[in-house]
Amino acid sequence: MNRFYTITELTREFGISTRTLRYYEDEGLIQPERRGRTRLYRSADRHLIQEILRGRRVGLSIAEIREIIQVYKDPPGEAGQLRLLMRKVEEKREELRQKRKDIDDTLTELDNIEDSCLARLAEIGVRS
Amino acid sequence: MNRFYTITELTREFGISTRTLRYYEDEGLIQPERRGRTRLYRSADRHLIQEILRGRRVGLSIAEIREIIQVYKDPPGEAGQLRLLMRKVEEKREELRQKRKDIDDTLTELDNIEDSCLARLAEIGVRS
DNA sequence: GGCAAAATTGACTTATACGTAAAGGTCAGA
DNA sequence: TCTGACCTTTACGTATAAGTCAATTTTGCC
Repeated sequence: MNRFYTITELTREFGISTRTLRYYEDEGLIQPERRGRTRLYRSADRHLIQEILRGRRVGLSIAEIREIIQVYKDPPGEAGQLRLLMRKVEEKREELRQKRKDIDDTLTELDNIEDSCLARLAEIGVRS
Repeated sequence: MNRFYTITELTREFGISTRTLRYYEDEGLIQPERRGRTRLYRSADRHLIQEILRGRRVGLSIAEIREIIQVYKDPPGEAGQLRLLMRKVEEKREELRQKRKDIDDTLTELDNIEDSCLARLAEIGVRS
């Protein structure tokens, strides 16, 4: 099960382009192995890509994602840096909590729109 | 309480720039009144701006926000259009639910990062 | 009425996250 | 050897959502 994935396999699986994966590599988010010039992705890379895409979906920038990855690869050893990091993490968390609330509110609004559509449809339906 | 807001009052309240509000106006999202050339915002405009900003925060594009506003201003009267709209709304809702899940997952991940930071800090604390 | 502060428009610039086109390398199978 | 399906790099292009700047009005206030 320790196989490789090619770039197109992954693009198909995730519905993204090769450009995107090469871009992530340029930006230092992933470092697939190479055979000659061809990129070979391990399942760890595949996993990381999933997390990167999730990060993008929740609105993290490439730079922010890079920071998070960096923490996993090489967590800061110095107390001050750790505390700075924790502050940043707490900030992001607050941001995401707010975003979740925004989403809930928007979902409610979309519910309302749907309701008024249904009402309108009923109105029209009665008449026609 | 039926007062006006100036553009800078609103930019200060919402932490955005005048350029942004004018941009939203150019894009047809808001239509503040004018006294001479000066824009005067009613509290309805202020409210709408809040919703626009929330839409932006959850990842709606200007075009999508415009569509939603349009629905409120002038809901489609034809059954086919209504059904199309409902399909779109349902799509957006599914997207937002997914996004909500992504956010929850990311929050969990940030929790983990924080935990490992704390662990690390404890380690260092013990040694120093 | 005069003047500084605030507001306007229009044009140009910018950041992010890729898209796209050109030009070609690699390898398996017929 | 040829074809087709991949893969590569380099470089410029693009959409979105504003930011910036300059040159004018306009307004509020004394």
